[in-house]
Amino acid sequence: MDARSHDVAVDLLAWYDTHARKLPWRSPPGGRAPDPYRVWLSEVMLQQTTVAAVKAYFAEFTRRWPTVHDLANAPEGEVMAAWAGLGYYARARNLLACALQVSARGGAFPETEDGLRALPGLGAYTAAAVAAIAFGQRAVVVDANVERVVSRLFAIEDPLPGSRPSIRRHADTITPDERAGDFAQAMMDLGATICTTRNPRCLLCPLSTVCVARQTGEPERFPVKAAKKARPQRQGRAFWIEREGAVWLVRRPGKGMLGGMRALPDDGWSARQDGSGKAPLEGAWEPAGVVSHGFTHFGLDLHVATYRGNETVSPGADGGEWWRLDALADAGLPTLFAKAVRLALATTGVDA
DNA sequence: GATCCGTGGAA
DNA sequence: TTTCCAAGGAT
Repeated sequence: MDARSHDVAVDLLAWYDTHARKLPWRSPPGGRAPDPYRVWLSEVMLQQTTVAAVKAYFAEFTRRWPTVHDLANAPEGEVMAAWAGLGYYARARNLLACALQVSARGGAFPETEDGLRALPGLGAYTAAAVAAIAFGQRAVVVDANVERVVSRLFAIEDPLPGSRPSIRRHADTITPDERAGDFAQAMMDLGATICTTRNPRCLLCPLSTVCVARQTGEPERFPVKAAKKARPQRQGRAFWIEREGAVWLVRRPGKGMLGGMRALPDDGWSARQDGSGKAPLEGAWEPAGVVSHGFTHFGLDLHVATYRGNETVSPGADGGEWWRLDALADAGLPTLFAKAVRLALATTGVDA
């Protein structure tokens, strides 16, 4: 008996009935149908992001914007600032674009996978997840948890990402017609708590008797993954220009790295190349130190330079603004620049 | 299909 | 310390 001939869904759903995680965006067992707005918001926040990191953001977003109409009517700058620190900022831009589309059609999300897939920020995973969880549609929901669980259940030897089509076909064979949303969440709970990347807890797994990878004796070997490329290390500069209790902040271009977010001026560093080292104005710059930050595909050493003077300066770049130091917490800076700010503030420019 | 896009926690 | 990676999407 293995996963190819056993009704996996029955065992998994029975396990889920007693072991489901209690999460803020889930309706209580036997409770009302879930609110599609909250399901959608949580799924977008959870893209490549841990449950622990999402909780506070979900609470704040639903407090400030309880319905999709409230979110659609929010100023873009406020939404971007509220997203600051969560990462992958294109999600915030798409979130607002999606809210505007849904609000314009009366506030009701499409109920089909295809209809959801057409909305900004909803790819194959999120469209399937919302269709299943919010609307009870049968959909094959495949995220990183499901990839891991399925590749182990069937001991799929082909490496990711090439094995995705095969994993999806196998996932389809075990997806039930009923309780599609519970099944999807059960697979993800299993992956998050039992069938973990390292040290899977097979002794507690409801599917251990049918899992082919467990029978091989080395379940942790799955999913097989292709080798990764090395991350380059880049050098860049950020510039702290302070005057009369305020600092000069800019707004980054809408697309690309940290797109649309407030930031300190910099020297043009990117994933592709080091910065030019050129400052936005001539003057007596003082080094404040270096911030090391790891992005997905490159590392950055950000050298922070400070300029503090009372004479009039013209940082030049339009789109900037003087931002009160006592209100910096409200600027909505992404983590890289929040680190740089801490460094600059620590070197208060007190003359020796 | 490959690349780009954040962050923080775990081991 | 460094490496890996988590409820992926857009191009």
